[in-house]
Formats: sequence, C-alpha cells, structure tokens
Amino acid sequence: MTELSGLTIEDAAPRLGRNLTYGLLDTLGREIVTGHYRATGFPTEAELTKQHGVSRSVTREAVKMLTAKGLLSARPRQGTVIQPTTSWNLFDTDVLRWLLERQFSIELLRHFNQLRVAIEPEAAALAARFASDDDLTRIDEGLVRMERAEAGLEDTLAADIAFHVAVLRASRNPFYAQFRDVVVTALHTSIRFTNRIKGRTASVADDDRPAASTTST
Amino acid sequence: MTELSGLTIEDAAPRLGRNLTYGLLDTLGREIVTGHYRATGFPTEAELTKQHGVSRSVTREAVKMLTAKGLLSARPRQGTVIQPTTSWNLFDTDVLRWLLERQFSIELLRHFNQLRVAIEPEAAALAARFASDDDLTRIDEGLVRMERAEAGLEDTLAADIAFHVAVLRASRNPFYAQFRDVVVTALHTSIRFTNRIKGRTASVADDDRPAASTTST
DNA sequence: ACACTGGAATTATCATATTAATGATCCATG
DNA sequence: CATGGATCATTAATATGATAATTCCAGTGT
Repeated sequence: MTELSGLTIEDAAPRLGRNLTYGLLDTLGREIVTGHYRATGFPTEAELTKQHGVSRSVTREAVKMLTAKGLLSARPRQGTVIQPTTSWNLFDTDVLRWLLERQFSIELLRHFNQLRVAIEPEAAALAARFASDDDLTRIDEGLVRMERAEAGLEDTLAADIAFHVAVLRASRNPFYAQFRDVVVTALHTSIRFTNRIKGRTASVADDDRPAASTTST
Repeated sequence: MTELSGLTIEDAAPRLGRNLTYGLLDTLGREIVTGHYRATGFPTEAELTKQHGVSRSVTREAVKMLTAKGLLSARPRQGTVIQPTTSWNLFDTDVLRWLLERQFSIELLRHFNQLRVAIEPEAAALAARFASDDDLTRIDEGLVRMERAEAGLEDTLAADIAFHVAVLRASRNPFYAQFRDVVVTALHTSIRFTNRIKGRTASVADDDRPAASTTST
C-alpha cells in the first residue's frame, strides 16, 4: 500500500538495522520517547551492554549519538540520564520519527502543522524571489503530480510531499530547505500510522495560490 | 564587555573541553564546516587517532556524534566521508555555532533572519492564544528589560534574547520552543563576532507590536 | 564485454585494563 | 553539634589489542 518507490525519498529511509550500533540507537530512542525508563531511570553503561548483549563500544557509541541528539547526558558517577524533552532536537528526523510513531502523536502533529502554517507561505514568498529555473520546473512537476493524484492516477501523499519539498528547496534558504527532511518524515510517518488523515485534501486549494504566483514570475 | 552572566542562558554554553571526546568533536566540527578537508577528503579513523593523539574510542565516539548531527557518514572500506551541507542539521546548536563562527557567516545570518520573520510573528500569535500567566510574566519582564536597555541600564542583546525566548516559550508549541536555543546561539555568536550589528535597534519597534497585543489579552 | 572471485582497506565489534571525575561517607576538629 | 576535609565507591572516560564484517578494486576466466 501507498506505493512510494518511484520517489527520490528512499535515501531518507533510515536503515535501522544497518549495524548493531544503529539498531541499538533506534531501540533506545524509541524506549526513551515512550517513557520506558520513566520509573527506573536510564540504565548505566554496564547494564545496557548486559541487557542488549552487545559490547561496550556499541553501547557507548549509541549513547553518544543519543547525546548528540539531545536525549541523553552522561557524567561519571551520576550515570546516563534522560534530558528534559525541551532539549530534544525535534528537527532531527530520528527524534521526530520516534515521537510520531508512539501513541499520543496526534497533538504533536497538530503542533507541527502550526509550524508549517508559518513556514510554507514564507518559503513560497522566498521561492517567488529566488527560485532558479530548475526549482520552478520541480514545483511545476509537483503541481502536475498533485493534479494527477486528484484524478486518482498517483499517490496523493507522494505528490503532496514532492510539491512541498520543491517549494522549500526553491526558497534558496538553507534553514527552510532544512525542513525538507522534517516534512518528509512527518508526513511519511503520520500516514503510516493514521491512514485516515482528515483535512489534507482541503489544504490543496491553499497550496495552489502561492505556487501559481511563483511560477508566473 | 556585553555582560550576560545575569541570564538563565549559561546552561546553553557548550563546555567545549569537557573531555577529550567533546574537544575532538568541536575541533572536527569546525574543520569540516570551514572546508578544511575539501581537498584531501576526511581522514580515516586510524589517521584521526594518530593526528590528534587520542585513542580509537575517543575518535570513534566523536565521529559518531558528528554522524548523528548529519555532518559525516561512515562505511567500511569507503571510509568516513563528509555529507553534503543539505543534510547538516542546522538546528543543532553545535552545527549552527560552527557555521556562524567561521567567515562568510553574514549570509547565513541573513538567511536566519528570513526564518525569524516567519517564525516570530506566528509564535506571538500562538502565544496570544495559549500563553500561561507565567509566560505572560516572562514576556513582560522581557519588555521591561528592553526598555531599560534602551535607556542604557542593561545589555541590549541580553534583553533582546530574553524577550524573544519568552515569546517562543509562550507559544506552547514544542517546535517553536525548539528555536529557543537556536535563537540564543545565533544572536550570541553573531554579537561576539560582529560587535557592530546594524538594524537591530530598529527592529525593536516591530517586536513591540505583536507582544503588546499578546500581553493585552 | 561480462560475470565471478580473491584480496585489501576500512569500519564494526568484542574484550579487558586503566584512568579520571564526582557524589557519598566518615572522621577529626572546632 | 556543626563543619571542613580526607577517603572511598561508583561510573563514565580513555587506551589498547584482537577479530569480524563489509565492500571496493583488480584480476581472471569465459
């Protein structure tokens, strides 16, 4: 279901089990965001190695990656502790995916859409000023695909993503472009876990306007 | 100069030399963003340990953290390679700081302000709807401090940061709140490297408007 | 040309030992 | 009783050596 293989998004797919370290990273990330350690506190390095049957190298490197993403903090004697959610990097696609894949993610998705409301119109405005010919081509292709999707000829989600990604990229602003992976992750994850996304088709009409003004320049 | 100790921002200060791993992380991060390895390519794990005189553990963990931030990618036989800038996580405060501390950061700062233009008004709008009493108190305090700063009684930058952080927090949206550390890092870094920021005082008038409407609810 | 195979380079993993940092405890001293 | 300092225990940090897994490249045969 939801055929997406034809897209250029497969590189965004996180090879979870690429090796032991990434596997442990994914497992621990999920457990942290789902509150698995709320009562017990996060285990020590030694306990982790024993529980997961991996070497200390793997454990330490996974913990270091989680530290880099803002989820953990390690100090001698104190052990490894989970950081408050405010310091988690929500714009890290791994963190965002873990958060969206758990339950109670509906509210997070609502918050994310509150962000898109601010980002995407401004991105479209920037795109209108700075987009290159290639950027405009990509936006047009996205529009065509969305029309085809409306007619049932293509996957709606894939077309939606392609269009929004094209606009973000066309802004020629690295901070806006950064939202590319975030948007892909959010839409991708949300559709996989809630196949009944309401209100998305309604927003297509809004998306049409700034894009049309962009392509007309 | 620019007394900032009175703020609650000191926890955002990155203890660079906390240990060997973080020291190497910082060194390598800086070198990567400044293009130090553009010609040679990134060294192998073995070369890094030799060049920096640290153990493989330290090297591997620093590389793993840079991988988590999107700057590197490591595979057997291929070695460790620098990722295209589009995959760097700009909303990671380390990455952002490295980018801003190098030369040519003026354009990045301009792009960042293009982002703030989209974020902050919407954050203020959300704050007007959802801010708690404590949030409003913090916003008012920020306004008072900005007035005092205008009169030369307090550091302008510190007051500016305090106000904007208060608004972002009051939005009650984790994605907007996430920009807290980013804004702090950007303003903090930019002022340290360019003591002659033009146009900042001019923007105070703009900031006043949405905030006033917020506090009046 | 083309598929296959072996070797070499590099990261990945495991294991163990030692060092450093830090919170807790205990004790001497006032 | 309080208090400051020495000591101890715990945990992450660092170092090192060995082995495995991955994958690019060159050669080899067809």
